[in-house]
Amino acid sequence: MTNQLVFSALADPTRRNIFEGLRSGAKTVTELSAAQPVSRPAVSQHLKVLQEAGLVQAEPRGTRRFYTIRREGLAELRTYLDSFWSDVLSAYSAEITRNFGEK
Amino acid sequence: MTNQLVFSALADPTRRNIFEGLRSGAKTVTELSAAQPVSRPAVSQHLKVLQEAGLVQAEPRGTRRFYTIRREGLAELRTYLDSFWSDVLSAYSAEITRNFGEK
DNA sequence: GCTTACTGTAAGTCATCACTTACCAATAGT
DNA sequence: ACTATTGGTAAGTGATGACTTACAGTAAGC
Repeated sequence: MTNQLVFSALADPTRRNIFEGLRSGAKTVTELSAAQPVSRPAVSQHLKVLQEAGLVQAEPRGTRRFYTIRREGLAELRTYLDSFWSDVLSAYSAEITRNFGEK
Repeated sequence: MTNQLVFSALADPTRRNIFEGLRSGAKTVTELSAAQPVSRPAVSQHLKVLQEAGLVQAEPRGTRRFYTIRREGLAELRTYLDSFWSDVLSAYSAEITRNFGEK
């Protein structure tokens, strides 16, 4: 399951901060690492993980690489959560009616 | 941020499997651990992490404890993702119009 | 009361992983 | 061509965390 990669990618605080840094749009590695308390290579490694999880994508422009959030990755996660949500809801209402019958 | 706990809780494969085991409704620790390749204490520890993340809750009944998914925890996560999603979308459309203007 | 079933906690071990420094590759500007 | 900027990769290290076995506690059934 590719969801595994997504969750473990977002588990690390630094990596999640980097990811959040892309909320507002495309940024380069140096821009992103300037906002983080770790070294630039560390940020590079984090971006690699995020990319492998399908959460970000890179677009090289000159010597710089602009990273952006990959919307399909986010959509996948939302879909997963939604299916989960409906399952939980129906299990819950089933439980309710079952308890009602027992009363 | 409590989201941190949620993401790191769902990052571990075994823990996510346990969590998924609760999709269909309440289960005891022994029931859950029967479906997992790890020992029962390991499952107990995972459940503790899930509970601290606000993702599950326990209801003691006799010597058994029935674990269920805490719907508020899921809702929180969905809300977070939704805010993220709208940010990303608006950043994307802003990028589009900007590129359009430059052409 | 005593045993049995169910669960959480303690202590210790091993692997994973986030981070650093050092290095290399490629494009841009002068 | 040469230098500077940008960024990915390699190797090594330390800490975190997932797991095991052993133990302790509590409710239920006989």
